Amino acid sequence: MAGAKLVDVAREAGVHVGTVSRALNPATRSRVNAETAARIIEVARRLGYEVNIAGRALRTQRTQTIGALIPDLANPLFPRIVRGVEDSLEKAGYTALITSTDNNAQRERRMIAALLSRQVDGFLIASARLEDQALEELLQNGVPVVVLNRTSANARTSAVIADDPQGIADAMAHLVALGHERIAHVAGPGDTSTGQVRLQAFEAALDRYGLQRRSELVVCAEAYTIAAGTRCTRDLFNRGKPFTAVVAGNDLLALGVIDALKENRIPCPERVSVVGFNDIDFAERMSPALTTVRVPTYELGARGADLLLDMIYREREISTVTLPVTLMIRESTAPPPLPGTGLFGL
Amino acid sequence: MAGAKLVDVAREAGVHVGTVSRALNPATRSRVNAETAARIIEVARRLGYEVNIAGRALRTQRTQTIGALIPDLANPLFPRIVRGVEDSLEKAGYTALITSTDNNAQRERRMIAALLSRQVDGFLIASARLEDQALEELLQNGVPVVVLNRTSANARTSAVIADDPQGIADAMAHLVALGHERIAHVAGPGDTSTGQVRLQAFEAALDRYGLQRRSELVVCAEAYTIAAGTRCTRDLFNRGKPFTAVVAGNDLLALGVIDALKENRIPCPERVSVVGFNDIDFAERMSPALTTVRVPTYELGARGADLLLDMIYREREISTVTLPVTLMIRESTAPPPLPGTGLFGL
DNA sequence: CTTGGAGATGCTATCGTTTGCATCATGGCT
DNA sequence: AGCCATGATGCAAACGATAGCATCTCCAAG
Repeated sequence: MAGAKLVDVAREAGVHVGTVSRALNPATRSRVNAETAARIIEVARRLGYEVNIAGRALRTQRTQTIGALIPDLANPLFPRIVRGVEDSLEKAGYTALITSTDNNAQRERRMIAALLSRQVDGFLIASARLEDQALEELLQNGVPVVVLNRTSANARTSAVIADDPQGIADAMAHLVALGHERIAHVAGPGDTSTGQVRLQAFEAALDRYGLQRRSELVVCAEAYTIAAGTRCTRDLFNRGKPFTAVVAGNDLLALGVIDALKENRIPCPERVSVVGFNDIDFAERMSPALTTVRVPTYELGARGADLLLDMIYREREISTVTLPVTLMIRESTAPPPLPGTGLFGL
Repeated sequence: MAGAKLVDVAREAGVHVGTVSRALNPATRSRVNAETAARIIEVARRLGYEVNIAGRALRTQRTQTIGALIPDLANPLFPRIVRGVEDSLEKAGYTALITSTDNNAQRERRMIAALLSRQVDGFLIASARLEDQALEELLQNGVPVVVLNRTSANARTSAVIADDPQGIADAMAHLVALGHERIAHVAGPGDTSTGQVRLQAFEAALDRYGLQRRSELVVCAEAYTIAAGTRCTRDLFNRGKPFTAVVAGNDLLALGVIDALKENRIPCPERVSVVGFNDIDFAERMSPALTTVRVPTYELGARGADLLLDMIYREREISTVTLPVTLMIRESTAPPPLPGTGLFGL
């Protein structure tokens, strides 16, 4: 297990090492006599031969390994994506080097350097920012890259994303149908595509339903975290403008919003409704169970990996795949309180 | 970025490639003239030289990469552990190849083969079973291995684990102090050390408090999942023996228990208390907030990685590190119902 | 009988890095 | 002045796999 090499197999099978290499590689197997190939394969199996990827990589410039940059593995959104990635890669004999970037640009650069050093064949980047210099450099150097979940301002990159505008539109339709008119938005970071796109979709929905855009009811989080959601909501309170619902940039922000409501003993959904985004694991078990937009995360990862493999092997042109979303209505949304009983005496 | 090699740096610095290699490696730097070294380093920086790990690996038999086998990334326990692993490894210039095994022995073998093929320097295994043939083979071949969170029946492996007996003891003390006497246990899979150890600790606690061991109140889950927890609890109901509290083998099982209670409109904690294990993220936000035993997951991963690096570099003898746990008392535990009002008219 | 083509396999350079050994210069010491 | 220890650097052989090219065998067609 720990070490038969091509030369060992060759000696044992009584053939030259080159023949063994050809016999063991399905793509070149046709070039060697069928019986010989069968014998070689049998010997290889018996000796427990496993190709040494380092040796192969040196010669072929392919490591059959890709690098995956994940902003935060503790966000349940990402393990699901990773799982999709793994499954797609495994079919092709690929493996992923997964690293957390913490949304830290410096750490991201270090990680990219470490991955390049390991000669990864391509990158899956779920941590892209709109203006992402590291991503820019990778593209400039012709490294295959697929961006997941988010996009970059740079149009030259392939991406797999969810239909964010549709998700926000569905959420807004739901809230409007319940009777909400004063809807706030705790937006994701402005340097991410998801933050911007969802904010735009939010404003578009306001227009569509003839609701007024109020800048006091929009606050932008500095990160996709629970703590940031809480801070933003406190900020919203301090502005003193009444609202009966909050559309959060993602589920963690939504949980933060709910924390802030609890702090102020404002019942959710009785006095304020909250909608999240992504439908992370456990969202339905929270208290209250979170109304949110489900994103097909596993598929997102799987499609992303497929796209990347395509780029590596077929130098395919860039493309963007958009996956459909579904609004999951649970307990965190309800009709607004009657006038006079609402927040700030609304 | 995508490609200066030693020979490029050598040419540019007007020196031999061997000298460059020595100058760039801190361990051999003393063997080259200080000024020359400084010049070489400067040239390397300017050209954006990054060592080609494949080339180095071929020569040194070290890939500076380790393999991490995780049973289920979607269990929030594991991303935390992984994060600790990453941080420890990064300090040493190492990277982890992370793979999910799904508790599937066949998949695990495939993954191990893929990782061995990539010449990983060692393994971190969080998915060990008590009788784990793949693990056995790795040890036999002298591959450095550290087992995380669980142990194996095989004593020859280093491990970092939580103080499971203490955790269960604390949980039992808490329940007994609340007045519970009929306590059930939904144990983890019998082929995992955590399943067995926690079960034993559960029974030891029964003895300690003079409570009767009742085999009808112990049921063993086939996996650490929510669904398994639910199935086990239904099973418990079918046996018809009354109980007022359940100690679950881990948090996912506990969530499954709570689901089964809800199914039967049995309020938790009013009529049945539930305790989990691990304190996964979001446990405190569940409904009800889960009383559970906190395991220092980040540290568990970090220590495990340190231990593994030690084994790789210093061939240290095997050792086991046990980390302390803390009982987190939340909303899923309460005094038992008064006699006559309890389950099955207890 | 010769020739040529096809199929099978051997030979060998190569990928980028490391490292034991050889070489060379310098300068101190006898 | 001659010698040697020392420090600095060059040289070249690996590590394991791949692939272009060469070689060889065999058989069919001319």
